[in-house]
Amino acid sequence: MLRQTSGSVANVANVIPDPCGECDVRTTSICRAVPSSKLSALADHLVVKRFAPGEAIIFDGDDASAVYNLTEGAAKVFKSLPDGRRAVIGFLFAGDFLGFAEGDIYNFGAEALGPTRVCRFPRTVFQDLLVRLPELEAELLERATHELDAAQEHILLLSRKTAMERVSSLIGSLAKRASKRREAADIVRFLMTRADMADYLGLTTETVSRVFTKLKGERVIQLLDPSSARILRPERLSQLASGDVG
Amino acid sequence: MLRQTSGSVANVANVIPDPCGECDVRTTSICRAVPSSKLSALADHLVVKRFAPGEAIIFDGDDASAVYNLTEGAAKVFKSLPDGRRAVIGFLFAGDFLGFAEGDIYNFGAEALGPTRVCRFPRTVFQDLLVRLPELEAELLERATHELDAAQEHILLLSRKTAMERVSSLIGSLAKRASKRREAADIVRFLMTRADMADYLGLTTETVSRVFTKLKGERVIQLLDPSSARILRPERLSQLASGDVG
DNA sequence: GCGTCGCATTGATCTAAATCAATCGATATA
DNA sequence: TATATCGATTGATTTAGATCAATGCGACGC
Repeated sequence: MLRQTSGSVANVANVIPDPCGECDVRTTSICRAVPSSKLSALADHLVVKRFAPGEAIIFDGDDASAVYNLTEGAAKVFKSLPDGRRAVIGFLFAGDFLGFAEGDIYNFGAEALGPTRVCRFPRTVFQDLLVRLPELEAELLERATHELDAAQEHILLLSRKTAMERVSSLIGSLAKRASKRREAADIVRFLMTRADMADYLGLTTETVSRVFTKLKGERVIQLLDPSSARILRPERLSQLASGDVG
Repeated sequence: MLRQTSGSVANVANVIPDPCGECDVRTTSICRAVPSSKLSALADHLVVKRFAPGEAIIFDGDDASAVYNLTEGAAKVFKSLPDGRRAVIGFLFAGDFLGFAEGDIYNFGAEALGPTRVCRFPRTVFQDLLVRLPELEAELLERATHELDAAQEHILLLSRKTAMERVSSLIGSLAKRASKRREAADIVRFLMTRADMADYLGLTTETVSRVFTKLKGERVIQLLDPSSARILRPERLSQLASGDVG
């Protein structure tokens, strides 16, 4: 059982007593690997940061001096070519970890999609923690493996799927992740623009839009407004996503 | 300093004494993280396996019951859609690790490109080892991060690069990896077919072939035979790979 | 030496998605 | 209340790369 300190202790400016004890993603983020008795090792070094929609969390090329835990909101991770062409590598939601980096410089950027909150840890502190908490290192390896798996699925999508299959795959995977976060299973909220989707899918905004219209016409989804949809026929959607059947 | 046992000890059938002590990839594979004094923990459980060109190392859908260390040769890792469309996720060479898997079933396949040798470890043994050898777990996390980085670069390639940029990127990255393995820096040996390249690049064999012809015509590379090339203008090749300049 | 089989290359044609170009809302601004 | 602005949608046209179709070229078996 966690101590119930917050609210009972004097509110020193900017210092939240026991910030992890009441955290929404305590049991879904990497922090679940840290035993309650050692939570203070994390809490002592974290800084809570908030980002407005469109604000950069990580600049491509910056020193990889921190790692992040997304506690609220959503973000996109992306890479660019010299001339500005852009690929969205992935979308992050509450509970997701951000900051796997090879070398000491980020070679990707990250940007908040809506109002977003993160816990920020200095990388040095985090590295020390990994050594002291083997459970945390195992958790991180598991997350890296999960991300690798997602990246491989993304590669298959980009390499061989049609526009219809790509868009269906994205809608399906957003719905799946939303339901894991215990949000309504049949309604998908798109926190990203059509341009973000296009950059994730290797398409243009126009093509994404046309596929949405097609899916709407075939009564697979119902567009409530441009940024949310109801999934009317989930089985059909997943068929379309994998290229099964016609 | 390693004990020099091999050759001095009687050759019991199929049992190689101290197989790690004289291993070619001892210092470049994950095994570099295992101190010499603890090498036997690995050696006691490994099985050396050889694969002929085209032979499957891992079948998609199989129980993820082992992990592999590629000690000789090369392999491709791939994923498929129900109708047979295929994406090559990556190519592996001597020193590379194979077996990151989420869940207990492989959702990718792996196949030898040429005569190939691997060390095979039961996953259960490997997991135990990770707990007992934190250096090994750290090494594995580093490799996972490296693979993640490569996968993200691959996503950028598939999402936004032209055919010319894709092929140039592949040739450049194969050359870079070859030179890391201390092979000739300006000659690239293609151990994979044009079809494998196409599946890696999200193109067709015809398009790959046409781009090779174009690169040849522009004197960027010289094709010695279909499966090896000399890089004549490395700077130009890397410009072409990133879409810089015209 | 001679067919055959599996790549690789080259050419002709087609097409899915890109590009170019309005138009349409919804939200914000004066 | 008019008026930019930004994202989404829809339409017309173009194009990079796919598809379809030979042909070339070793390596291998007989």
